[in-house]
Amino acid sequence: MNENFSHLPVAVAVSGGADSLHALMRLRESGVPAFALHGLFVPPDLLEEAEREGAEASRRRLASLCEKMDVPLHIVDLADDFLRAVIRPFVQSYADGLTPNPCALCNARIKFGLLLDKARALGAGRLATGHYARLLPEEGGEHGPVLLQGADQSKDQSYFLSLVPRENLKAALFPLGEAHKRDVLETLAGQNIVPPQPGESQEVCFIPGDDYRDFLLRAAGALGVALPGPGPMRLADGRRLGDHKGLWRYTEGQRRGLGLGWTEPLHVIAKRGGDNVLLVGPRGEMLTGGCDCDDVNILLPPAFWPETVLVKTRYRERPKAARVSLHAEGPGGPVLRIRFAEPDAAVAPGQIAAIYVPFSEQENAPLRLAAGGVIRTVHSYDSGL
RNA sequence: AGGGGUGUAGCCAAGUUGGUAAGGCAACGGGUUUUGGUCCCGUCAUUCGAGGGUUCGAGUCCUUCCGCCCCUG
Repeated sequence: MNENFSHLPVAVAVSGGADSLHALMRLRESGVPAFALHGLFVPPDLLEEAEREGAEASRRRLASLCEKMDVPLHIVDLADDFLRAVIRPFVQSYADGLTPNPCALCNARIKFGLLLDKARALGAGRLATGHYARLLPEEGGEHGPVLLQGADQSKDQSYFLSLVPRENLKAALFPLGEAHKRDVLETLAGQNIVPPQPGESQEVCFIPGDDYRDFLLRAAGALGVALPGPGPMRLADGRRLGDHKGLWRYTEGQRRGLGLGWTEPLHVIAKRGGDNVLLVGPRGEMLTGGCDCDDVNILLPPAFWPETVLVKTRYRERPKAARVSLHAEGPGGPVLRIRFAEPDAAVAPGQIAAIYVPFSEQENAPLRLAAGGVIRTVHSYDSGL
């Protein structure tokens, strides 16, 4: 089928932040017919009074800004869907002892899911966002869309897009793919535009106060999710060093907040839901050899993967060498098995593993996103898997 | 009971021939950051188990008491 959307206008998802605003400006400058699309994601009753007012105020500023730019603005209410598809799984994951990545889920289910549907319903052919990632224009040919890291390596956000299905990615547009953060700020300043949400970077969008533990406490109550209670903190040899305040308050690799005075820094090694034990230990004990992922999203068929690929198991890290294999097992569909070339610290179940392959044979070729998945189990360093 | 050891901030710990309290952990504050975590920077003992003494000056010497630990009985 012909995937040429060029005759249709582009919907630009605007959050109110600097990046999405800049994406909108870029599209306008290039002459592409575009309109702004703002999704209401956070259910108002999960916000404090002040937060609610703040959100409304920045929405009004966004509206007047769009008016000034002569861009139509559509506001769509996706709060119920966002609650079901992002917030609830987020809370439930923590309750289950995992460390979820809500942004990756939101991109896959909401932004390039329901919001894309809305955009299409409003007549758009594509949905643009302010992500720092590059999507090659030829629409991928037989191997699907080609999603590359953003040109600004330090801002690259392809990791967060790794769960977006390829079909949906075909309708995406990333105007900031070649941009650097510096350009964005300079352009906005040059045009005298102050983003409605000027804070350079926000945390999880539905946690304005940025204290996710506090949010979990409130949201779990509202959603009827039970958070596990206190239990012992133990070293690998079984020694009990103290008590934790509920496994959901911790994550693999975490150091601060344990309150354990020791001869060296102690980190969370694992959260053991079975006996409610928080396993802690020195730095070296965090090392893992790989992981298994499910909810696998394939962007480039495995047949085209080189023997050694590059993997990110967290947003801010250099992709690391690994061998990857796909197994058709598991109740949740195929399982992606990853074996790191070098041991890696603090890989957390619930987080996203993104698989990259070099886009070309060239020395400094940009990396192409090949697949993404949710980390389910972590292999010990010497497991041999 | 006898012998040995030890007692420095919440934890570990350095403190030279007495000269005016290193460092690590934790905590707290800040920075980096479109998830968690990591990481970086800053702050944190008028006081060295307690009392007395020697000295210009003692965590460092003397003394008494107290608390732990180990060995022998």
